[in-house]
Amino acid sequence: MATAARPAPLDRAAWIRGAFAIVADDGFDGLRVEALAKRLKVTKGSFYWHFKDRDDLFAAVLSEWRDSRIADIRKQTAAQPGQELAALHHTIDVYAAARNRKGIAIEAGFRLWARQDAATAAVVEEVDAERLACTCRLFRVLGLGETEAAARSVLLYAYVFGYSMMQCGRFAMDAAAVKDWIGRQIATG
Amino acid sequence: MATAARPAPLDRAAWIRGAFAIVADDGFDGLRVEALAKRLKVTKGSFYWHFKDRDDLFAAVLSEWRDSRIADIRKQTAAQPGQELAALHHTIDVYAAARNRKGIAIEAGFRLWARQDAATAAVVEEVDAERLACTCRLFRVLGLGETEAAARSVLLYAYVFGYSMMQCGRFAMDAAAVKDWIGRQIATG
DNA sequence: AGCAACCCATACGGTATCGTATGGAGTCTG
DNA sequence: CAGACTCCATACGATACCGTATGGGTTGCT
Repeated sequence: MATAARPAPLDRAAWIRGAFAIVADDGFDGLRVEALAKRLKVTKGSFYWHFKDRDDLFAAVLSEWRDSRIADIRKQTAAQPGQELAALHHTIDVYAAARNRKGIAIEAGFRLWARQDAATAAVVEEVDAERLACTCRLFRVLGLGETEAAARSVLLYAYVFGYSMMQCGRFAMDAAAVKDWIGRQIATG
Repeated sequence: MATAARPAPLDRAAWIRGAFAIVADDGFDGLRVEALAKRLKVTKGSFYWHFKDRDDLFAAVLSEWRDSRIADIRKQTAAQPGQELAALHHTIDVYAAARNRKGIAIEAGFRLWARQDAATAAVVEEVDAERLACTCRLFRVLGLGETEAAARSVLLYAYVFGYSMMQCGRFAMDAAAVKDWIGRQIATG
């Protein structure tokens, strides 16, 4: 049967996945309807079947980002009793990892966009609140007070985001030792 | 004398100032030739007199940003002997200030753009190296070792950048106490 | 087979923006 | 005053993108 392998029909989820891929590669500027369609090897006609317009896609991408980020932080900070400190260091390592640069580009894109769009700002705020709450809980289990747990949580995320946006290539330092020192400073054993 | 107050002719510097204003308000996306001309109450014809093309403007903006950021960090970290710790806390306060959000939008824009443009990446790297060197020098004067001085410098900038990109509004915390705790953690007295 | 629902291609009008071409008003200079 | 130089307006072609209109091919169901 020479069924010429018709490509599987796309659904909304596939379009959203493609949108994330474009944002990761080219930034939010590259997220154009026709460019996305080309990447998925179809035409605009298909896009406007699945989405009302470009804003509809944006909203879907934003919603997907929200859900995936909240699910991810809950997973990363889910610690067995007695393993809270290890979970914190694990979270720092994962989020500050060099391989996470695409994710950081998406983060930064959303946060810049949030400056101009209230709905996006609300989602970013929600994600940040959840992340802070997750690590704050771990710090509190470790016996820290309210303020110090909150402060360490804020420092943790500010560090991982900020570090990912820096270009330290020209600054002479022992990167491993520096990251190690910072990790201990944020989550003390 | 009814000299009808002809507007002063623009020069390159005025265009670059306008470009920064647009980037701060609308992000890099808003930095279009015609929009910028409209803001300066002239037409494109003027723009293409002062600049070869859009990339020429971008390059000029990038160069101006580089120079101003390097001059600024040198000014902020210029400490009288014995005042190094105060200078560090001053730097943290200035860069992490809420009123600095426009500057942060520009920072983030350049750093995202740097992901796609090697020249921009080189400038960001240069600025970061200078900033790290400036604070690193202060930490070393305070008697810290090489690695710890480098680590505290990295943590300092990662924190101020990262914190500016977070939306902590929904996270219940004593913001002042948290910032105070973090400041002490980065630059210990 | 017939019909409906799903998925997509094509063609079109409309807008925004880039860069160029060209001319003109004002100013400076010999 | 004549010409050169500076700075800007206007008009134009070209491109990229949005969203719509419309039709066609597939699949599943009856």
